[in-house]
Amino acid sequence: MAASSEKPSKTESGQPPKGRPLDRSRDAAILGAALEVLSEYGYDRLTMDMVAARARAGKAALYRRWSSKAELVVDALALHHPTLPEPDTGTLLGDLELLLEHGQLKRQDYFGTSIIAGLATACSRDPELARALNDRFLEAGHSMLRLVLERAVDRGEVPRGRDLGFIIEIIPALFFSRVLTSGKPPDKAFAHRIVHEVIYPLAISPLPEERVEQD
Amino acid sequence: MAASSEKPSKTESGQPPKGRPLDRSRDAAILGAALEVLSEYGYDRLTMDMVAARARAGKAALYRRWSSKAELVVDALALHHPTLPEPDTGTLLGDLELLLEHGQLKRQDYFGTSIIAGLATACSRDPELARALNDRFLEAGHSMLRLVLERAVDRGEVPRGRDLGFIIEIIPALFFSRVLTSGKPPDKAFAHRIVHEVIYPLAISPLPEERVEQD
DNA sequence: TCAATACGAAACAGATGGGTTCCGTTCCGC
DNA sequence: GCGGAACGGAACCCATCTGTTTCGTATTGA
Repeated sequence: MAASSEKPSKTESGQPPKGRPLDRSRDAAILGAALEVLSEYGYDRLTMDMVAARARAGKAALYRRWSSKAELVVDALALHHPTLPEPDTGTLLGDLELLLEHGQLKRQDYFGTSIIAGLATACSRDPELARALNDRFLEAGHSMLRLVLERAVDRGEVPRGRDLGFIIEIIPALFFSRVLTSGKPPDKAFAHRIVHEVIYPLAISPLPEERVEQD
Repeated sequence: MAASSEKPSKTESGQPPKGRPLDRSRDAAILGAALEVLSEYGYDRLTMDMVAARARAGKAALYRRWSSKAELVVDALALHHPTLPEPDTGTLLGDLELLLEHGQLKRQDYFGTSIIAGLATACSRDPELARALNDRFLEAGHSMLRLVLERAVDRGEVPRGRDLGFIIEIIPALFFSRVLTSGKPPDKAFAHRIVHEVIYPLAISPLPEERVEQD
């Protein structure tokens, strides 16, 4: 939300800018450095000095663009704009595998969850941070998974009536808890096992007979 | 790991202690205050001043017992010692429901996960903290769930070969992500739906035919 | 060439928090 | 009663971190 949408040529009031203009190539370097530090250390331990040092910039360059650490981090999260593939192999298992084969879910979810872990406590204080977090890291993956699962329902692979929300929630939750409890990135084998032994069996399993309607 | 196992009567070297002995009733007050602050603010934002103030104690009283914030928190976690029921209703669904009906999983996991959320980042720095966390909050629940599931396998409810570890991992992960994403405690309805729509279907679903052995 | 401003680098100010010390008081054993 | 140590409370030191300022240099437009 800083000045990233501002053109360097003119100010809002039409005054031609005097002096040396902002070097916009530094923006990406700073944001990238912020994202790196964020994933490695978490929000609380991220310092402006660390970001500046990693971007080989002065702290003044950071504060010329963002007025606070929180705004910098929010913009860094906005930069992290994962493009998920839209798998449509015709089978649920194929779709899920494709998501993993592309390494999208794996890499991004590790990156995302390790960031989320660092941001978790900070979010309770800063609603804007929490919203940016949800938008950038959870929403895209959720809607993609929902699309894949709904097509599987249409094909009859998944029984109609299955609560897709829970299934969708499981995947980031598993990646998440893996990162938190082991501190290690969920590797390809972990992602593969999640699909084959958790998500897929859960999705295709029949509804329990003694299903109760009230909760 | 502080001096909580020490008798106030004598020191190790046999010297009779001189002066006013430690008031052991303050230990619980301080640890309880630490747990409260921990669940409300998280590890990073917990300060020794806050704990001391809430316990109506001086900081010196804290440092007389624990040499650091980390040790105090570890001992506070040790205080939080949930006693899980050992359900044995004869059916998996009954066992899982019993765990919930007792409110044990629900209340403890909320308390636990909200604490864990605050501790998440700190754990990467402090291995002792991470280990204590795992021991106090995850290990007990895991072993109980494993016991319930293994009995269900013996009864034939759960297909032999199902990876129980993943199923066990799902429950705290779901509670966990619920707390983190919504900021609200997972209520009874949520726990009930987890059992009926996720855990139970997943546990009893047959193994997929095209199961691959290598990962 | 000159004014204006960004640049990296570093010093600086203010706030916060872990950890220590001191105070006057209270409690215990002798 | 008396010494010693814990008590609550508060001041204090020290490290760290956010945010500002300054410095010499580089880059723009006029």
